[in-house]
Amino acid sequence: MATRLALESKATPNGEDRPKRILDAAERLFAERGYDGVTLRAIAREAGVDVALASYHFGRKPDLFEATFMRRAELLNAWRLDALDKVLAEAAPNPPRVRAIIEAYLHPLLHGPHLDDPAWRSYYALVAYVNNSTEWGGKLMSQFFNPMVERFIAALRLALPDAREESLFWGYHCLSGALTLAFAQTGRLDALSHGVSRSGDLEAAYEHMLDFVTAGFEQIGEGR
Amino acid sequence: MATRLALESKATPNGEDRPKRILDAAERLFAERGYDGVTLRAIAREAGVDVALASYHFGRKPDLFEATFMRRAELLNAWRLDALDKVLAEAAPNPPRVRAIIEAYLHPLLHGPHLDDPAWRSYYALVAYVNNSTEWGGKLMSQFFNPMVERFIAALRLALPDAREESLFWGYHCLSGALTLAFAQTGRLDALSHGVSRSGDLEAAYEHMLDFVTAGFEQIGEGR
DNA sequence: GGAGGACTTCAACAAGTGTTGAAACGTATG
DNA sequence: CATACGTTTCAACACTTGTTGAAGTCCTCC
Repeated sequence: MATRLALESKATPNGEDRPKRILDAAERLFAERGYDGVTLRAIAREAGVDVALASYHFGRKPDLFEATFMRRAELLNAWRLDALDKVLAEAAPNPPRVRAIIEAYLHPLLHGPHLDDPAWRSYYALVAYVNNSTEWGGKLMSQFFNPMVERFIAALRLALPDAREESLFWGYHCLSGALTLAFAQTGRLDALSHGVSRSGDLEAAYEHMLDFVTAGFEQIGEGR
Repeated sequence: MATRLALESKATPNGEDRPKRILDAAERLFAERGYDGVTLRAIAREAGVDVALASYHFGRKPDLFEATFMRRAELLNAWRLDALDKVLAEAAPNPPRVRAIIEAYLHPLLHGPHLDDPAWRSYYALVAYVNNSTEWGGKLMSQFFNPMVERFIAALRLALPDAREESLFWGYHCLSGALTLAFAQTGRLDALSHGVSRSGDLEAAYEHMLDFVTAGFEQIGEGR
């Protein structure tokens, strides 16, 4: 069992990079059907690879899932924290603006060229799946994202010095829930709005969520 | 195959009401582990019943899932629409207040004695699961809840006559996402806030979401 | 060229899957 | 009592599941 970090996986001698193909297939399928809805055989078929190869490279099925989830998580954190650092630096020595903080949280994910990559869209759906799952979803999310989230909440505390502590966390809950549902790309909005809004339009989601959530947090800042 | 409506299921001659016990078990397990994470045998074991009985009463596995999902859906709609009607009637002939509309959407679900019922909490987690799932989750949600949601959006349109149509739907998206995450009761907030806020405290969720979402929608009303 | 090692395939395993048909049960009606 | 019927059990089915050990392939380095 090799289980090397997927980011540094190189093309195998015969030039196919099968571990990457397995992760890509797993990402797509886990995002679509959830952990239990996908068999190792389906992943192998999708990747054009023998069943046993998944076990060889990633160990047992839960490990493959974690590897899939982990692959892009750190990149997400880096994007967001970079944006947050920039916001804090530009505002210093004054506290940052709420809107700028929310921007730093949303913009790196919901804007840019990677949105055209179906693999990234699958990954977002996977994050949505994990974030709403009760069991070990909680542990995965906390493990990979909590430190980053704590920094954003600290920034919000600076921007909203009069806010109650409790309200900050519930405000983040609203933000996280809205973002998660956007990630899921369920298409529910398409039917509801008869085409006026499309769940898959993540850039539109960004624009509206930014305004909406900013207003929500600013109201929190007004004392109680 | 009987497949009678679960709400009118009566105690069987030997006084056990097995169909209800099956639905209760299915509700609990489907909410915890998702559709594919639960076997009919696990449901039967949880219900203290033979495996074949689930098929006998509810047909195939997807039908059992739909029956579980459907059982309480209409009750939810009735609660909310009653509350909305009251809000509209009290405001007439003036347009309703945004806050009152959001209250009508959230309060009936996140307040009251049924919150102490673990079966209802399971059902909420089940709704969260369905709402975030891509496949037929979309169809189920739209089928059962869209007519109700459309009435709420119509009310919001009255309250916010200057709002852009697009923004109304994305505002609802934020509301729905926040509520869904609360329904999931993941406990993520407990770890993040070190106990200050608890994901399972749905009454606290109600208070904070009401303020947050109302502010979000009112900002939408300010023209663009 | 040959040895070694990473990678890939093949075949098989025990266990568990949804579903069904036949038999047994209990009860109320004729 | 006998009949009919809705309900429940039992046993089995064909099939799929994750995982593994042995065999095979390919490339590299001595």
